[in-house]
Amino acid sequence: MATTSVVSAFRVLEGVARLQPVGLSELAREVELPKSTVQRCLLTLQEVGWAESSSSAPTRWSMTLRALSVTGGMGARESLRDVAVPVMHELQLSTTETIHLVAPDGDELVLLERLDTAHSLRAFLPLGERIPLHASATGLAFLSACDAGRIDRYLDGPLVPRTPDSLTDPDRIRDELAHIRERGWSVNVGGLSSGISSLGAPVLDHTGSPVAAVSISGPSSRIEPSRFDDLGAQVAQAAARITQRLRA
Amino acid sequence: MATTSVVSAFRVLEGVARLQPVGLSELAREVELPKSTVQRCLLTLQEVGWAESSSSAPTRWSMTLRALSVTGGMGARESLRDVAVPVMHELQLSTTETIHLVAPDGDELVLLERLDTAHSLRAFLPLGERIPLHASATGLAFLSACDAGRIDRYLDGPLVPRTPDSLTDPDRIRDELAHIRERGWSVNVGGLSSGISSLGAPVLDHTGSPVAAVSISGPSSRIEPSRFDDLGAQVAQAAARITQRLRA
DNA sequence: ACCATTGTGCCATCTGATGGACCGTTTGTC
DNA sequence: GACAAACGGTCCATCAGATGGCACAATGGT
Repeated sequence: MATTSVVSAFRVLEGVARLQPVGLSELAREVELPKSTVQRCLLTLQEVGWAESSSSAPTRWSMTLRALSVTGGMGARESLRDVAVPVMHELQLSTTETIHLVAPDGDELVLLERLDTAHSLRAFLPLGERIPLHASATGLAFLSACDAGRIDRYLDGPLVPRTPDSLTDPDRIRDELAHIRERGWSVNVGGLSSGISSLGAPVLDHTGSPVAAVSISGPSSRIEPSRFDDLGAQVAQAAARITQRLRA
Repeated sequence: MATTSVVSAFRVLEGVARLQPVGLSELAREVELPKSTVQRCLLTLQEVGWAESSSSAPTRWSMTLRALSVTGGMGARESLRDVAVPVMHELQLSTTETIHLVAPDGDELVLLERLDTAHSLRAFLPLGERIPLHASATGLAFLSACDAGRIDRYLDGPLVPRTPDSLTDPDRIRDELAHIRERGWSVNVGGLSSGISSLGAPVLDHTGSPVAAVSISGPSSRIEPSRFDDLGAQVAQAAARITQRLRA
């Protein structure tokens, strides 16, 4: 856990990403590094084209769009998206709700792709949003397809609630996972964002371990319990089709 | 242009992004750095959570999804997207074609948001794709709203064609830009991808300089010249509405 | 079994990162 | 208008850590 210059650089970069547009002092405070270090870091980041100070406000720093470009070239994940998007689109048309595609990164899920609904009342998450495994439909769906070891390890860690309705009791979650495995889809009512309900299902690779998850999300007023069976069956089917096409 | 460790780190990172999943030697050759340097770099990148070697193939390196997360928090650009998406959605519904939102990064445009069409025949670009200013409808639209100095500087540089139909002659481009300024929208037939036609219009900030561009894209067989006036007027109007809401 | 290519570890050398001190400027408070 | 507080930016002596050549190990193709 050495504190090399590269480590500092990424600390600074992630600080900028979080706080942009941000000034030197505030940033230095946030990432807990001396101002002079942060300053040199910013110049270096500018040199490599990852950060910039807008010409109108030369002391406020932002990220460039280069980060977006490197995510664009993600080989394996690209193919996942290419396969998933058409299926997601059909799901979007038949449900008219927001469809999400997420993939794991560490012990969280990251929002890879989102197809919005035409409704003005929307469940809106930015691409790249990080989503906990225990407080989302996609997370529970994903977790339900993991092997017991990984589940145990995850449920051993601290499970911070995102809303008052988030599941945080390991035993409750295990019960829920069993249900999900039986019927093939998960449901989460207001556990990630209050007032938003989602239904999810896992996408598997050729070995059977989960590589992604899909979900349908919308305001709880529209996504009523009476529609769960129908919508759940639809996500499960969509996820299964993505799984199937992934093997080709 | 010093060659600090941070510069190497980003060289390596971008190399990984481009070639992933990639081995050490190939990567070292690509980024033109000694193998030992590249390896230490990879370990550091792993430490900060930006690169990883898959457990199944521990010698092949890929990027994590962290890059996606930092793009998610893009403050100013987020608000641009928030404003643009609803307008884009209406445009999508009324044209049933693919809608793109791009923003400048350096001398290129980057695809920020995409709303797909229901058509199976689609113009598909991944988010984060880099688009040259002279060979796209969005690029020409953007360029048409730049000040003369910037246009001159850009047209002085090398204009590499993307397809045989790309515009590369500075004088032809200047003529085109004049047309675009008159009627308010640009058109590009097969200049970015063969068989794909697009119409674009610029989004301006409060000072009148361009900050983004919107476009309608689809197969040239559907986006026929006879529809240009209608579709062009629609993008222009959409861009104008985004411009307007951006001032609020 | 052989060779080509790849991944990994080591270490003497010296580059370049560090961070405290300092200065000029801006912001906002009385 | 004057003062204080916070800001962005620069400098430089010190030393941590980056460098890259080399040698060894592991892989896989023929």
